[in-house]
Amino acid sequence: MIVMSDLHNPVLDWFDEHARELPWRGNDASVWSVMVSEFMLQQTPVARVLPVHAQWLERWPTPAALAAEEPGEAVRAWGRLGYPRRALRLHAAATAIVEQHGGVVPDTYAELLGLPGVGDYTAAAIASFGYGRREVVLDTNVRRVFARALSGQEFPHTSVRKAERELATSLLPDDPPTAATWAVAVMELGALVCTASSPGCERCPIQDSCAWLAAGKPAWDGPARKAQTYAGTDRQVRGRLLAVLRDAPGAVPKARLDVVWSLAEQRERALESLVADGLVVRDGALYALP
DNA sequence: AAACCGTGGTA
DNA sequence: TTACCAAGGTT
Repeated sequence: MIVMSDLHNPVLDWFDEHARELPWRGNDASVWSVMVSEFMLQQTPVARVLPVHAQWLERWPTPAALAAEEPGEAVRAWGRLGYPRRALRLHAAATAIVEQHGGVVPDTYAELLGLPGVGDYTAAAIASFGYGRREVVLDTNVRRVFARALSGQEFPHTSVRKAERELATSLLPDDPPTAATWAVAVMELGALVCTASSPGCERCPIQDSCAWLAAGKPAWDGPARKAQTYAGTDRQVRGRLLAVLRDAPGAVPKARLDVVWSLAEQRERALESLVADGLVVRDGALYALP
């Protein structure tokens, strides 16, 4: 591709100089460490993941170690990272790895995709970052970099379109190790420079070939990105209920859950949804983590 | 396909 | 203070 000489070397050189040193990167990091980080980083910033990731890897250094625990311990150790179903799914994925993959994190996209909580992005990320495979890694950072540099748009579409995936595929270097570095490099560029708001174009390694910058950084004219409300939602109630159970050593009487939210109907609905999700178990009038 | 699923930092 | 948003996945 023509664009390769314009984009690849500047991005790879920039990454070589500016990449963050993160615990799940580098030679001493296990694939399991990569996998745990990918689950935690789904919609949660790096800064908040760092301490919890360290605790998890110390406590559960292998999939088998986590699988041997009660799932509720994973939920408890998840702390306040948010979206606690990820903890449950990571525990389920560890169990599947033990039962179906001999305790070793699978090394192919297809097998990874079959694990609970692993979608397209996470499967590609583990295969690429963990095993150096050649995969198209499309996360929000990569998509934003490509949208700006190549399409001249401030933001990508809500969903990944066929043309977008084909474009990303065409940019992937042939050599697997180089492709893996390219994937993490573009992602890092999006995370540190080509950010959603206030991008640092003046320090961007590909500013000279960025379509969006060349066009004068036109404002996003696509559909408004929905502002997710939180206050007063079931999610907030679920969060409060689960916080009580996380902070309790064992089962708690329902009365202790009733005090977290005054609207009984919504409170009951939220509690039932937690039970339905497997995040909470009921034993008579007592509630606990699974 | 769109809604739902937590939490906390930042402008 | 509100709004945005941060390495998505599931239904």
